[in-house]
Amino acid sequence: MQPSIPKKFLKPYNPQETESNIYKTWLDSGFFNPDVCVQKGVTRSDAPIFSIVLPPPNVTGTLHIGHATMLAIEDSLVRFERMRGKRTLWLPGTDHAAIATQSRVEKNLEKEKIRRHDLGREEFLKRVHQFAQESHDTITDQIRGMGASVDWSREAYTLDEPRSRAVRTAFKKMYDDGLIYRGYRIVNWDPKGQTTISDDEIVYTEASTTLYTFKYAKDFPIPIATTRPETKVGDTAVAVHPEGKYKKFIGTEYDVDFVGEKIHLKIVADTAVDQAFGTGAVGVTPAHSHTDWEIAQRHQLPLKQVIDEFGKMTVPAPLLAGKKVTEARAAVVDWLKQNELVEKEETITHNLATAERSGGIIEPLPKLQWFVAVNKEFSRNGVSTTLKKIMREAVASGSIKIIPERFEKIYFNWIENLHDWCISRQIWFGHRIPVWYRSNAKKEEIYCDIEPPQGDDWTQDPDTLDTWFSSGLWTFSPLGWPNQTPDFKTYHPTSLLETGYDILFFWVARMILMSGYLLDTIPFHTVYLHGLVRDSKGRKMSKSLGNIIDPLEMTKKYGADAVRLSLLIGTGPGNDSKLSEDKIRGYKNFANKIWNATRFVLENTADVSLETKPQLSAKNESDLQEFKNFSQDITTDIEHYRLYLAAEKLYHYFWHTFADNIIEESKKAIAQSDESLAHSARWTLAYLLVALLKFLHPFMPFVTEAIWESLPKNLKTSEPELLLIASWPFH
RNA sequence: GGGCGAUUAGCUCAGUUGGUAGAGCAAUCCGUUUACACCGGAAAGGUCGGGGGUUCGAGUCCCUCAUCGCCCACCA
Repeated sequence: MQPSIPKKFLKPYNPQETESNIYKTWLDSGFFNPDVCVQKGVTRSDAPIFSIVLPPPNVTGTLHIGHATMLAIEDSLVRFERMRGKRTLWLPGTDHAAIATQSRVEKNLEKEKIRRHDLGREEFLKRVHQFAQESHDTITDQIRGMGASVDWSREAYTLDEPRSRAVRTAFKKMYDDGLIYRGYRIVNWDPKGQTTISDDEIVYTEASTTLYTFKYAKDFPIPIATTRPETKVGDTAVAVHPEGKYKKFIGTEYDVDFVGEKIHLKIVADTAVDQAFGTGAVGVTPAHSHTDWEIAQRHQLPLKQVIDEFGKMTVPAPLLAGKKVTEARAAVVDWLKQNELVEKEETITHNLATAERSGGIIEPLPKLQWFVAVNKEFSRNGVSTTLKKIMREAVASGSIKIIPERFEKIYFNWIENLHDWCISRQIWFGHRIPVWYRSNAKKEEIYCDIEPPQGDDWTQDPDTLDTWFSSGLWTFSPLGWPNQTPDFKTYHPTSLLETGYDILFFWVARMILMSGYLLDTIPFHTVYLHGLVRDSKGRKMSKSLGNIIDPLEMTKKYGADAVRLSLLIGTGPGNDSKLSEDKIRGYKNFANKIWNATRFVLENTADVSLETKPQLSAKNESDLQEFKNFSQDITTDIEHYRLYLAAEKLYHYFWHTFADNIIEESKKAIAQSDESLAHSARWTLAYLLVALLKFLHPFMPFVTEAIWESLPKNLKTSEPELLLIASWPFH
């Protein structure tokens, strides 16, 4: 008897003609939305919650392979929890990514020889918003293409009105508590991007440079070493170690003429001076160095700014005035040589601070900016604490668990070194700082609130906020906060945050800060950090190397299931993984294997009913027992986030136990005359296939759902129409 | 300078509380038997980076060295 099976099984599995239809079926069902699952009786209303926010991709273009990894991991977990009966919310969204997006648009404009100031704030922002919208549309298409079962009805954007309101609310509360302040301090100025950036946005690159040892003047007693001679016109002191060889000069003061600039130097004692480096004395430039600024603070030294926002010298000395720092450096060195003041020149390698986004060389400058005070004491529930303490405690107490654990140490180390967070940016795209100024003859007024002040004589601060300020709110702003919405009450704190280890500080730490401070709670219980996807040789993927594996292209070629599996298997938490097209191809073959095994099972099980279990042969009983043990193993692995193990084990079981062994054995059983043995084999095949589809579904949702929709009635009498909401076996 | 990770078969990686070394891919040989050649079968391949220690027993724990990689700090 050759039963008629769906025609589609007569050809190899074709993901291209299957996937978009399947995704549409899921969307139409509404089951990505946990409310629908409850309404339709799929999920119990009192079921445990599993909630997770999608790390919002930047609207800077398209998704890369790292995003695909994130989607594969998160979707697998989300589908697993949904099938286990939890009330499961996966909340999607996108990030405006302030600097990143603005500089992308500026680069595009450069091609037309247009600068942002040519357009003006309003027109420029129009262009950025348009670009952001296009990126958004591409990105959400890609998210769908990966099969991500996110609840689109709750989609959010870090710059939409509800999220902007959340940002202003957070800002005001911190401002009122004195945790956000405006201060004149040394900041990291990016002359190329024309904005300040935070410490975390600095990328250090190794560069070789010349270290000059010189004296300010012939009669000056202490030689100084520097890599930046041009800044020395801004020196206001020389710091020496209190117990060092220049001890006897401490307290003396000198007036010198330096490259045509009069400078006044005081010799001060400071333990920050390393006697072993250079000459054992430091020329203190308070306006253009972080450490010198701190020395200056300790000794009440004056501040002298000699470089402006464009990286040009501001001193009147004719040799230097208006010159760029590099030109000024040459000019100073020439002058020093002419005056025989250079004692030594040596080539050293040092770390050059550059801006992450623009690549500009950071110029430390004193500026009036907005900061979050991380060390300031404030009272919380009658106890004095600081933002730093809140961040540390959340992890130290075990309330938040980071996987892999070693990143907890890295996190603590970062917190120890954390300085106040500069949050104001001189760019146009982003959340405008909710502060307004008004001044008249008598006084200057400052106003901070969620809504603008009344009256038209107020001017809003032109700056925008660091993009991470708004993403710090991401676990709760999309749930409706500051309103106490049902979503907020139900789904916060979230269960899990899954993201790349490269944004542990940028993002994870800031979320812990914001949630801890604003809500007095943790933002998530577990942090799972995935690694970087590298090419088959272990190199970072980059445009210049031409080794980028585009997830979209791979999905088209091999199907989303194959791409997902190749990104999951061999990818432990926190470890970088290597990806090659070969690997993806291998998992495409697996999808086809499942497809064909299904065909065989369907051809042999037309008369099987799974409603009642028949008397099974001893072999089949042991097959089932083995399978049950195996499946509990899988469940445990997923519960412990060992997706790489679970997926690999399933692959192996399906191929080498189910297909190579059980199916092959069943052929003999079916062929012989004892009808009860044959039926036992048929029933076992059907039973295992149905269960395996469920286990495989979180990892390979498309092919399993495509099979599920074509399963004949007798194999799914008590099962739902969609595998998406089938229940996880044995739990 | 401080910290972390990796080092297991040609390649990519597992090896969860210490108990006889595993998988996938590639390569070799055989095979087109009606689920699948996007396949099946067979065989091959490793002194688990080096050295030392703890233990009845170490890929696994401890020490040490080496190579590669990453993160943080930063020196003027």
